[in-house]
Amino acid sequence: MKGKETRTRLDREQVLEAAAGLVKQHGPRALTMRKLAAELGTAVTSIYWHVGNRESLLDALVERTLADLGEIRPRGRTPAQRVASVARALRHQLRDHPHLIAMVHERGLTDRMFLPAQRVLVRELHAAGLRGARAADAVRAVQVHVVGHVLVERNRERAPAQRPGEHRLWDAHGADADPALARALTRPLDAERLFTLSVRALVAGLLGPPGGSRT
Amino acid sequence: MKGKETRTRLDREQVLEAAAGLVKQHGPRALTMRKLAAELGTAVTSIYWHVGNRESLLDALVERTLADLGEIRPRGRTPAQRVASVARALRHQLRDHPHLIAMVHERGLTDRMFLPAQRVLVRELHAAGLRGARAADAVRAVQVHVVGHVLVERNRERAPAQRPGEHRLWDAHGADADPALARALTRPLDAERLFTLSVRALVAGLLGPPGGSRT
DNA sequence: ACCTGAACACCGTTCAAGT
DNA sequence: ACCTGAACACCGTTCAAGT
Repeated sequence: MKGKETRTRLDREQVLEAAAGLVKQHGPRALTMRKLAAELGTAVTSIYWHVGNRESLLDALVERTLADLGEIRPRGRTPAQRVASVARALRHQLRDHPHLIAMVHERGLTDRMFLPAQRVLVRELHAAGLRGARAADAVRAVQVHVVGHVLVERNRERAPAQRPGEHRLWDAHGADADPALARALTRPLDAERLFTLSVRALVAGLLGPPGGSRT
Repeated sequence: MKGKETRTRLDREQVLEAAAGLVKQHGPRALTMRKLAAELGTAVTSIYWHVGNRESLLDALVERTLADLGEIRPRGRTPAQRVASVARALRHQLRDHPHLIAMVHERGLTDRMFLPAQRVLVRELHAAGLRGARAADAVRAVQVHVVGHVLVERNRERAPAQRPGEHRLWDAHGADADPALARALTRPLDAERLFTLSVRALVAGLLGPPGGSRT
């Protein structure tokens, strides 16, 4: 538990490494300067010399993870499929780093995070025939949807027992009107399936006729 | 700043009231037991007697706000319009209580929050011809989209200057390929417009042909 | 039943002092 | 240039003691 005994000289790199370890295990909230110092076997104040303060330490951590994310390649035959595949790939990247989204979110770095995917997305939207402001809207709609979805999803995992619970409503009410619906809402939510489904719907809507379904 | 001097007897109600005030002004993070005690003119420990601890105090606050939200009435002629209007109404409710979503989110209460809207939503989806599992999926897709969108949106307001900034990419790259797109991505994001647009697209997609755009 | 102060175990951060 | 301990200003929470 106490980290390396062979402490020669503290290093910004070692601080980041140890900090990353703590975050990976128990999330950013568990990263305290004092625990980190204990882990490294140094005085708390040494850390400040190397990384400034807790906030910029977390900044550096996020920056580093973002840089390591790896590029996204669209898959599928139709433009709609390829756009949706970019969204799914991004979601999987985020799920590989469970604490990343929350940290990115808190720091207002979602644009930064989305930047590589944006390039790819624009290419596919062009292929689908979207140009100019409409393409920009589509990019942003997909971006917000992905980030928002993963945010909600991740959170649902941490608080798995949704208090009251959806079923409560459907036990008493309207269950006879549509029993299949009632049953479906009782079943636990399959996040992956819901994501795929909603992205497909969103993309279909975005690529559809310009006015949407006005009438 | 120091609250009522006419302190006779502390009351759970007064504690909640004062706590709500602090949260409304500076967000839940600013609500500390000690500041709250100062505001109320009592010892910190008195608060514990009335509300248990900080966590259950915040629980009570959320519960109370949720109960006061008021019902949602769908507007519009077509089912698609009416479903979208429910989403927009929910968004506005959330925006009226700027700290609510984050708190609901942290507590795993999004289902609870969505419950009244769910009833309305199901009715409209039925009217649109969706039944059973497909209707359940649509409900959940809309729910996650709304919560996610507002979460992202709210956050963007707190950290307004998105570091690097989207435009960086489009200054150097591909700007000549689609200058209108580049310009659009440089403009600040209009959250209301994007929400309306993406909800319309999502709903259109959800109400569309069952298979989505497979081929 | 309600309120109190003292105390505990934590935080992040600063600063003067060491080598 | 790098590391240290002491100290400051905060936290949430518990507990024995008061009325």
